[in-house]
Amino acid sequence: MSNIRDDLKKAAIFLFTRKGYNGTSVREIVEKAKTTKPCLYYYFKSKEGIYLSILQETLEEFLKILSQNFGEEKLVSNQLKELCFSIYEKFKEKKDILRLIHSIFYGPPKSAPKFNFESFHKVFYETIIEKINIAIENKEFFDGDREAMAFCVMSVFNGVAEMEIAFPKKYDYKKLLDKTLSTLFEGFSRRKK
Amino acid sequence: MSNIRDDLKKAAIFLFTRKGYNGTSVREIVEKAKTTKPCLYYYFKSKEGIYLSILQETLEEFLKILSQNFGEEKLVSNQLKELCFSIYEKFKEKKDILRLIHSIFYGPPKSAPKFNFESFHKVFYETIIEKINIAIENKEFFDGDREAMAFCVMSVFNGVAEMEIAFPKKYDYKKLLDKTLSTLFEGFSRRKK
DNA sequence: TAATATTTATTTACCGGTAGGTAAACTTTT
DNA sequence: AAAAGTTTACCTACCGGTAAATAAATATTA
Repeated sequence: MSNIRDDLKKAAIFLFTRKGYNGTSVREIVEKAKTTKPCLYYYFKSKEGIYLSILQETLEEFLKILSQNFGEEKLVSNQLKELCFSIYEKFKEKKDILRLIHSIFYGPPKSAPKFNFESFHKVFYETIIEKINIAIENKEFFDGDREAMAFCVMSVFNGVAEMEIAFPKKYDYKKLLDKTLSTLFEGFSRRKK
Repeated sequence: MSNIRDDLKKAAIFLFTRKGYNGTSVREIVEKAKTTKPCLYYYFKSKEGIYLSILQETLEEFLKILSQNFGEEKLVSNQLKELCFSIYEKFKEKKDILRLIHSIFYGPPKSAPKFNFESFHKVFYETIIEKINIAIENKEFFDGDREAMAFCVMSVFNGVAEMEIAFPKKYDYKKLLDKTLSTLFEGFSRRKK
C-alpha cells in the first residue's frame, strides 16, 4: 500500500485547513509528508489536484448523511432535530475541512480553485422543506410560509456551525443547537390564536 | 490632496475582495493604482497594513449602524426588522469587503493577518436580545428561551447575507429577509394554546 | 519677496527568498 | 524487461520589502 499518497493527503489537509490554499506551498506539504515534490505531482497532478480531491471526498461524506432516513414515524420536529444532529456530528468530525470549504464557498471568488459545494446546500434545504410540508399537513406546524420556515432551520444550523468555527470550546454547541431548534419549533407549532 | 493613497486603497479593495489576501500581490495593487511599490509602503507600511486599514474602516461603519435607534415605540418585531434591514443595506453597499471579512473570520486561522470582527457580532447579538427581552415583557412574544430566540434572528440575518454572497442576483434577498423574519416572528408571537 | 533649507512624496533599481512545476535519472515492484 | 514509484537538481517567475536618489511642496531666513 502506497502510504505516501495518504501521507500527502493528511499533510495537505493539515496545512490547507490552517493556512488556506494560497497560504500553503507544495514544498510545505511534501516536507510535512516526508517526501518530495515530484511525488505529489505523480499522485495528484498539481497543487489544485490534491486540494480538490480533499474537498470532493468531504462533500461525498455529507451527501451520504442526507440520503439516510430519519424516522418517518416520529414528529417532524424530532426528525429535523435528528437530521441536524447527524450533520452536526459529521461537521464536528471534519470541522477543519469544513471551515476551509466554508471560507472558500463564501469567500473571494478567485482566492482558490473553484469547487461547487452548492449541491450540499440544495439537498439539505430540500430535505428540510419536505419534512416541513409534512408537518404542516399533519397540523404539527402552523400554516406559514414553507420556504421561510425551512430557511430558518437551515440558518440556525449554519449559525451554530459558524459559532463553533469562530469560537471553539466557548459553549456547548450541541446544546445550543438543541435549545435553539426547540425554541424555533415551539414557535412553529400550531396553537390557537 | 494625495489621491495616490486613495487609489491604492481602492485597488487593494478591488483585488483583496476578488483574490483574497494571499492571492493578491503588492505588485498587482500598485500596478492597478498606477503607482509604485515604495508608495504603498510609504502610506501603509506593509501589505498587512493596507489590508488591516481597509477592514478597520469597514468594521467602524457597521458598529455605527448598531448604535442608532430603531423606534422604541414600535412593535419589537418591527424594530428588529428595521435593524436587520439597516444592516442589510450597509451589507449590500460593502458586500465585497464583507465577503472578505466573512471568509477570514470563519476561515483557516493563518490564511490572513488576524483581525477581530467579533465585536460586531457581540454588539449585534446584544442589541437583539435587549429587544427580545422587551417583547417578552410586553407579551408580544411568548416566554421562550431568550438566547435561543436572539440566536434565531441573528442566524436568519446571516443566512440571508450568506445566500446573497454565494448566489448573487438569484433571489430578491430583501424580500427573503422580510418574509423569513415575518414567519419567525409569527412563530414567536404570543398565541393561546 | 527671493533664495535657501527642510520636509514630504515618488521613482528607479535592486535584494534574498520562495513560488509552482518538471526533466531526467534512479530504484523498486511486477 | 517493463512498469510504477521516487529522487536529485534544476527552471522561470514572482514574492514582500528596501536603499538610495530624486522631485515637489513647505517652511525658514535674508
